[in-house]
Amino acid sequence: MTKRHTKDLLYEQVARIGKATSSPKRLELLEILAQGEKTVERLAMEANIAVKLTSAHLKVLKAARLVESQRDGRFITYRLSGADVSALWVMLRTVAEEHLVELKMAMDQLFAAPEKLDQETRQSLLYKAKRGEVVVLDVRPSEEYDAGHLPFARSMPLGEIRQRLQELPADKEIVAYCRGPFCMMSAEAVALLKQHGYRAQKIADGTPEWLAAGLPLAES
Amino acid sequence: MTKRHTKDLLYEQVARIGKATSSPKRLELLEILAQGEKTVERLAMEANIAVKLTSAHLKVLKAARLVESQRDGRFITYRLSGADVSALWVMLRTVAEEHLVELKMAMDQLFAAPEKLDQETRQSLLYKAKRGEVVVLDVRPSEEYDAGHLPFARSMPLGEIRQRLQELPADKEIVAYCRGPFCMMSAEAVALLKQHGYRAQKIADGTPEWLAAGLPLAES
DNA sequence: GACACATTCTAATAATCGTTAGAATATTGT
DNA sequence: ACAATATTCTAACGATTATTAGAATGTGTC
Repeated sequence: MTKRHTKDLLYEQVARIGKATSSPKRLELLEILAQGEKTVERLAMEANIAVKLTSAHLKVLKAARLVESQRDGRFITYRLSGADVSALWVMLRTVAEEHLVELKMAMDQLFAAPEKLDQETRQSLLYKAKRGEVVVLDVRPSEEYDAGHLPFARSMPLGEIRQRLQELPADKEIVAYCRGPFCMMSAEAVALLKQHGYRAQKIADGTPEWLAAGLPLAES
Repeated sequence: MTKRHTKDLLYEQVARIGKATSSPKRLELLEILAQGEKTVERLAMEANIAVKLTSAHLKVLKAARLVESQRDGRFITYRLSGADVSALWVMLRTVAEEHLVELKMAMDQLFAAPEKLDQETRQSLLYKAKRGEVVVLDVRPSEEYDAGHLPFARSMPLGEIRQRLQELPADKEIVAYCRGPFCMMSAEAVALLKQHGYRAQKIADGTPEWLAAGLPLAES
């Protein structure tokens, strides 16, 4: 029967998306790309894998149309092919966190406290940031900040914090964030800040989570 | 470095979800289970695959904690392990529809018109259904209707429509729905109804899409 | 307790995937 | 034109996956 056959075709197409997201390395690449476009070399460096392997994985992601590429002179830049891809990453991770005990335990071990934000906390953070009651600190590389960041956030990449401590007000609460729940940069930043006497905490949200919650980012 | 190692662990866990959704058959099983719980035999029948193979795929889904099972006498019943799994299915399908040209074309061929609903259309449908201005017809098997259906919808399984035509008002618009955009039951229902002089149209939404849009279902 | 039934487990096959090394391509600067 | 650089393509390996058949498990019924 041809009805079966066409139906199989439909599910097969959706399975292409599933296949593309079935590899840990590819998921990590997606998460990095959700922070902004990057060259192959940069992606390989961030994900800690060989350039060749990165290229192979990017090819798979491209075949599933989750990313697109563009040549800029000698470099080839990759980016997510839409905001929905970033939302897909957040959804996959959320489902995994919800159902996979192994993941929950690994995260609890890694990050002592769970700083998951709910919608109300996000709004309240936004309000306090706007009024300058807290300093929201983006500790990712500065290009990622430039590609989009939380409203009212200031950029201070992890590697520069030590030399730029005096830029931070000693009397205000500092809220650090990075790429998302799996990223350890904000945790390191908080450790460093606390060590120097600042009141600092981190949040699990990165820009993908913020967007997926329906809140806008700031550019510039 | 152990930081790398623990990070790899995290992505590996998320990849379990991706792997589970990387097979067309498993996606079809997820879609069917999103309509309500079912036995293995029933799932095999609906998905048109061997019971053994169904069991094997369910095992994979269970290992990824996307479904859970329970023994009821001689039968084993499977169900989705949460509403977020249904939302994941909708998201995967939506991303595929958005980015994969092949899928778009296959769907256009299959279903002449695209009856995708936006949020406003959903609200307006809800309003008209409440006032009785349209008849919303659930053409899925009645157990699926019982497990949850669109508000104000009436159940009339595809196979029973021919004998129950007189139950339908001849002067009102009939809006038929089934399991979702990939399901052909509503299209068949509309063809049958039009053939008998009714004003009928179908919508792409099933209960998973309705839920994912943030709207409530009716039970009972 | 023997039987029928629904489901799963085991084992085996072919097909696909991840990874790496070496060759190939395209662009820029000289 | 030539070398340098970034990236991809090709080929190859072992590791995984989908599928099927046959044996095994657990549950209700006679």
